[in-house]
Amino acid sequence: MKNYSRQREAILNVLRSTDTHPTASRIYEMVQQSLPNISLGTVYRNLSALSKSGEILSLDVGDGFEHFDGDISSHAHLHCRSCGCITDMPLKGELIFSAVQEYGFSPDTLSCVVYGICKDCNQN
Amino acid sequence: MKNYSRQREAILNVLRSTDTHPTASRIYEMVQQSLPNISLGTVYRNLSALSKSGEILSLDVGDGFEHFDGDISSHAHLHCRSCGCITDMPLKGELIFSAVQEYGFSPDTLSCVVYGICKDCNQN
DNA sequence: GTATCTGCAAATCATTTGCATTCTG
DNA sequence: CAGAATGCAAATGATTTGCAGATAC
Repeated sequence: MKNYSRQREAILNVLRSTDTHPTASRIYEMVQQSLPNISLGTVYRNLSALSKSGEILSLDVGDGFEHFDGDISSHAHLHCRSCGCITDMPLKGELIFSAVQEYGFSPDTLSCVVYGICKDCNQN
Repeated sequence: MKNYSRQREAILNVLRSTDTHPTASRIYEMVQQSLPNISLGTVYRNLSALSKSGEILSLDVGDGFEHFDGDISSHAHLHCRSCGCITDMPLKGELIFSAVQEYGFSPDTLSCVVYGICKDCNQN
């Protein structure tokens, strides 16, 4: 909470004030509003560090981009094949975690992505 | 089942006779044993077509490689952070699917990846 | 002053694609 | 022969990295 550079702080703020699961370059654009001189490389480096330390989540939905999530609570992601949006849904991981342990596997994170068509796209 | 090229057939065979969730280049190596002149581009093209038509599954565990799975039945994947292996675990998707529908979301596929340490790595 | 982080630009590398050729029917 | 698929090699593009200068303590 203290040793953070201005840049890392700004990236965290952006991620914690949205639920849109932005990509690195989207985050870059957003952070540029407060830090116009930040570089894309710095964004990548900090996202990687934050993800490794568990402060944010990295999410791969198979669209060729890595997405990031400031919400580390247990939830599933609904990825719309039509508009590409990613929305959250609460999900109790305990059930899956306990099943996993019967395989001798020690779980630490769960990433659950449901593919389909979102509410908005269904109505059009 | 009939209009398949020799190459596509070989790729399908490789995928259906393993549970190791290989990457494109690993599949390339394996298929070369029966078709030494196959090219990597062809492997990618066929994997993409087979995945689009639903005959195989594409799996992203966030290690920078796309993995492929010849088993399209409902199951979760356990990805070991230590050795990188990916093992299967049966998973009933119905529960998650019905929860998803309450969000107005029409699901078609579920991809559940559990990250952690596998049995073998735990013992070393 | 040392260790860490940054901006910049070049490098990396999995994946995609253009094109001439080969296969299939 | 036409249409589809292939092999090859070059292109693409998200992500990573080297390095010299800035920043923090």
